[in-house]
Amino acid sequence: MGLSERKAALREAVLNAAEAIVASHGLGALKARDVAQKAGCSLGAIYTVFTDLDMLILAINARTLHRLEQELAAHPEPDTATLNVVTGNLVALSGVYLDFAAANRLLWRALFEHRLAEGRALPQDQNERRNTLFNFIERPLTKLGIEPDPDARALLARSLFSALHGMILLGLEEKLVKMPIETLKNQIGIVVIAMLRGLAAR
Amino acid sequence: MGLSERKAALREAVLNAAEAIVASHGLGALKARDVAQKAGCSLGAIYTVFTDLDMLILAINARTLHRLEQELAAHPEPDTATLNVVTGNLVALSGVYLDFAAANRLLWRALFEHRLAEGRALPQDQNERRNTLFNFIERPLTKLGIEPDPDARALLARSLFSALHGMILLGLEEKLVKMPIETLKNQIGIVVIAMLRGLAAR
DNA sequence: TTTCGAACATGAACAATGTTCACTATGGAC
DNA sequence: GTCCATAGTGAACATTGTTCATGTTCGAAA
Repeated sequence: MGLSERKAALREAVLNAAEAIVASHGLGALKARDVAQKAGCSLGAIYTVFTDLDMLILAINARTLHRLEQELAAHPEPDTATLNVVTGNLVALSGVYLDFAAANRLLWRALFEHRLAEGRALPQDQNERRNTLFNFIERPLTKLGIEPDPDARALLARSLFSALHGMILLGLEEKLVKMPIETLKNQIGIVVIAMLRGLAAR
Repeated sequence: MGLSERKAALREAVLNAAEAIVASHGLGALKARDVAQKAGCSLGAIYTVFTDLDMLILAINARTLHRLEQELAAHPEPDTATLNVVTGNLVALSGVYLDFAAANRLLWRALFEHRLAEGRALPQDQNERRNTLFNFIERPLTKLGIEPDPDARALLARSLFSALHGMILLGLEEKLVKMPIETLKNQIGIVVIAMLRGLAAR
């Protein structure tokens, strides 16, 4: 095994260990010493492959985001562009997003919980990834001819995504009485349908 | 000054100091020692009036929530119940919520960032407070006669609130390019109007 | 094969921070 | 003034992220 390969293997082990911890106990439970133990390496070794825990978390999030993208991308696009069909597609996409969030609750939450220390910027690609999410919503809007101006349409797509995101965020929240996933999915359907109908009728 | 009065004064001083820190530097900057210094008391004194920092944060959040409630309650209700009027009222309420979030960004964020250690429950009244927020949305829905079933209506109000919340959350986020408040307010208007129109047309 | 240097890994040590507790100070009742 | 319950103190402890002097390992050159 070459030197850089060993480093890559260590990086992978640390990342896997950290991901498992976040997935099962949340971001708040991510401790350097636990990661080291789980990864079977020393405490200091972590810092030879990640500059600090923040960067480790960013790597976890990048993975999560990538998986989410893949699931969304796997969803087939309809070939007709009637209001009903496109609406159904958007509802289905929302369902994929919700299912992902529910099945990867703590990892998904880490995506948004994590705040960088003041002044530190998100790496470029992480920002682009976010836009990818918006695009999944923008495409149906384009198909429907809602909001012909591209800038306005991008803004609207972002708004719709944000609204969806909020519903899922608070819906999965355990602080309140937890809502069954199916109930939440229903609510999302109702709201998405209403929004598209309302937008189309403008 | 009686003994319990002194205790109350200390509690107030600690709370004020902590609130000021969160308001200016965020939840993450809340350190026991800084609070003590700012409140002009010793480190240990904090723990004589709050069992731990979590409870202190809860007290800060209760205050913030109370202020938010007051601002929302101060908004006049319309006396007619046409779709346009009620929609306008809901848009205005959303604006109040947005303005509050923007003007108290870090305190508002603390409301949702804060997670209790696993197994610890939110105090009763904090939960009720949340429902109060939903009620502000439920009332216009009731007026419009949208969703006559009270349970379904409550659920829908919660969903609309969550959607609104998501738009504001991501809209004020600084991770992405920050959106000007006015742009965001516009988007919220567009979405609220579309949702109500779509819901009313069901 | 042996030797050597650079890369790699280690974990004790440090700093920051929440929390506790043995001790001190204080205020009011008598 | 004396006394004691209550309040307040801050040194000490536990937990955690991070660093760094030191030890270890690997691959190639001799």
